[in-house]
Amino acid sequence: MTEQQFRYCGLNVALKALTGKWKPVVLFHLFHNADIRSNELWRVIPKVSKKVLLEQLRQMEDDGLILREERHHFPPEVYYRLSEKGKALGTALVGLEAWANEHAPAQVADILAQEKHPPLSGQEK
Amino acid sequence: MTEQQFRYCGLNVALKALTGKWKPVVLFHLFHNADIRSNELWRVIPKVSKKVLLEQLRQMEDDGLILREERHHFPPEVYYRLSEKGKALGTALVGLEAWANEHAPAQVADILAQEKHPPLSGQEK
DNA sequence: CAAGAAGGTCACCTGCAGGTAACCCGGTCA
DNA sequence: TGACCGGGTTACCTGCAGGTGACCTTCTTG
Repeated sequence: MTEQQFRYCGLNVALKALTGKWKPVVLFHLFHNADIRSNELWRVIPKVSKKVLLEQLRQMEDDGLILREERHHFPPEVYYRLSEKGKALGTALVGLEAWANEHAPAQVADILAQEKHPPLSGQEK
Repeated sequence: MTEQQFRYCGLNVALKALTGKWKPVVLFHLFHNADIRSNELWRVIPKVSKKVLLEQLRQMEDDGLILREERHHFPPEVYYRLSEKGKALGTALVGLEAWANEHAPAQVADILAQEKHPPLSGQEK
């Protein structure tokens, strides 16, 4: 049991890559949208502060999950999108999605309910 | 983008179930061994304190991932094993394992190296 | 030329997951 | 009868992920 090189090491790595309150959201937005401006992100994810979001984006970039791309230098437009690695991770996560929907539908529904962020005063895009 | 009910809610639920420094290890030990005494766990996971391990086990139990079973009342033997839900989660995590091994082999190797917990004075079981 | 907008930094604060160490309880055995 | 063992609790402490709000920089526009 001790020496058996239990194969959860990779799991740890994967979870570390996902550790961060907003990374999953970011990942999924990018997974479904391919291309997002940072500003758009922190308009779409209503409750995160610039600083924190940036931190997480940096970490994800460092982890090779996402790619940062500055387009025209003015007005400053910075796009983020998934790398291949990131896409692969997204794909792997689909299994977790499925698991949750199958085995914990109630909690999923709960989150959906909260997630309504109902006021959202403003632009519907 | 705002109303699209992005399907990451389930992901959040799944990650919440895994949130806890030691849960992944526990999960994987149980995944591969079916049946472990709590004492054995905190001998095998060298650096965790009783309290914390217990906390995590409780949470996992509450989440329905694991089942607690007391056997003979003396000497107190408490076995933990995965529920169906837990097993399913383990299975879903295999995808993450694979992802890490494919996309971040270096880090996986790092963890393997640290994980050697080389002294482990004692029983090889 | 002042105001505004996008992207980002900086200094500072806070809550809580995780950690430590001592203690409890029931029972056994030497 | 008291030391020990497995399982578990309790009181207390700490680090750091995450949060807040002001500020900077580069450019445009009225």
